[in-house]
Amino acid sequence: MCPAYDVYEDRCPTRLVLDRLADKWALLILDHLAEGTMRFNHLRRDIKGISQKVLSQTLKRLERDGLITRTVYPTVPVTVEYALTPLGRTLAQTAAALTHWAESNMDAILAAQAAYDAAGAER
Amino acid sequence: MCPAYDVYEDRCPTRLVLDRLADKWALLILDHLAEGTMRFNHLRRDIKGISQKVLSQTLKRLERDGLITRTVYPTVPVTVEYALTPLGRTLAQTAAALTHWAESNMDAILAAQAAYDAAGAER
DNA sequence: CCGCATCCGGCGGGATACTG
DNA sequence: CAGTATCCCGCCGGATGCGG
Repeated sequence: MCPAYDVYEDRCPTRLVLDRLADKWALLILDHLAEGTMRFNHLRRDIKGISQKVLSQTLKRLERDGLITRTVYPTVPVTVEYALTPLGRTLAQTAAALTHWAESNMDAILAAQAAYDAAGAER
Repeated sequence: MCPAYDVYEDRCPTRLVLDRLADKWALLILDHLAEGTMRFNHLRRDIKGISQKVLSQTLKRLERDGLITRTVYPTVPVTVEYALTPLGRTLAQTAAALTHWAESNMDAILAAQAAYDAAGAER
């Protein structure tokens, strides 16, 4: 049963992983944690536009997948730090490739969209 | 405005790109088209579990973004072929890194999930 | 063969308020 | 500070039927 995993197969576990990777927030979090350990509100501040609910959910999923660690320090008030695991660090590298691709090729995409929309408008 | 794009900024165009990239179907399509030009139903058959509606929508978005080309041959019945653009090919490479990462690290993730769930169950 | 139009059910995710 | 809990709404995506 799926000895060599294949993302093209339905029901293959890799599809579950793809769902995770294909979450823009997860990508941003992974990418940002590559810069170092961070606290909850630090992530919330840096990743503009994410809600605390979604941040919380996403962090929990990433922790479950063994991609990040969650460390609680019994201070008052509580301090919680998030960091990449070795496994998470390998993923963060390929995730970084995606975000950097987005930043690098933004102009080309915007141009393509403009051309496409212009062609479609005059019909 | 946004001279150097930054994915961490809300409202930055790169966020739109991230939304595209963070679509598991788009990733699979890009990755699959890397193998060569393909017809609609060929993609539909190979990418198990995708509906024709979603396939159609995703292809249209990818075309608008200038990542793939859509060529119609006026045969009867109509033949439509999809292929990567040069821009799309560069993205397909990084997309491939993601899918291959998923296939390679599947075992580690499944193990992490099992450990996490086991720890949470006994509470 | 390659789609588009329509209906519709589910859930992802925002806003808000409350704990430890 | 770092979350949980609820409500609620939009829209994603499945199913079906039709058209070039």
